Amino acid sequence: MLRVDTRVVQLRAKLFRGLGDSSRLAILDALRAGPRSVGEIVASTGLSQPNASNHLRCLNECGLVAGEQRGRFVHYRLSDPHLETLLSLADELVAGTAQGVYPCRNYEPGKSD
Amino acid sequence: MLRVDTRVVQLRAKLFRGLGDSSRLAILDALRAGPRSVGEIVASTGLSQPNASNHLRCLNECGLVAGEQRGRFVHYRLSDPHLETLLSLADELVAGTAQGVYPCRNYEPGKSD
DNA sequence: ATATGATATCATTGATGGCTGATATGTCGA
DNA sequence: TCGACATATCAGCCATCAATGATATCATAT
Repeated sequence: MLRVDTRVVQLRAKLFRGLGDSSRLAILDALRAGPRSVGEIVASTGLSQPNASNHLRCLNECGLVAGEQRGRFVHYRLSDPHLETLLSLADELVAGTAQGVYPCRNYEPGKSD
Repeated sequence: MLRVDTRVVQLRAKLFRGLGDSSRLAILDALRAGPRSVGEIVASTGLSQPNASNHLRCLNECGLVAGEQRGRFVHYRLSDPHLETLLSLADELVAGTAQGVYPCRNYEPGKSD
């Protein structure tokens, strides 16, 4: 019986939890087209500024995005092209076998969605 | 300004929330080697039987795994090879750019981990 | 130096999800 | 049919997290 590697599993879980939020995914989606300032992100996602800022901090700490100060603005970008691949692959899964994700009532988002 | 597609984003978030749990990932990892009964999954993951069963139900409803009754046992398997690709890609991300995921104290797991 | 605009931080609140322990359903063999 | 084993379901508790509103920091221009 092959035992599951706990450490790797936990890291993956952490990564997926980071991705398992509509707000953060919306931010990542906004950044797919290229670097964007916080204000631009706020505009295109509809998130409140503090909320967007908070999620950006998290994504930044986790290494998924990188921020660069340009004057008064901070421009964020995806820090790894692999991330785009991951997102695309997720879309394929959702469109294909994992169609049950849509009606599935487990792990519903909060009231904000 | 390109507006983010809310529907797609929400589906992806749901998928990632499904994957954002150590217990479910441990189950998926156990199934990477091939179909396994619930008992075998319980043995290799260390989860309690009700807990494993509950997670399997969720994964099944979301279409990520498929169950088949064989006598008294129910054998589960990964329902889509894309899922393995996704998991591998996640590992690459964690090992590479997203190394910050390790020290990041956001989105910590519950007390059980 | 100060005002303005851009971004970050903080505390509170409200809701969701996971684990446990007990129990129910279901399947097979005697 | 009954007993034993495998799996599924349920209720309750506890912890975590996201959003809000107010406020703090930081950078620039006048």
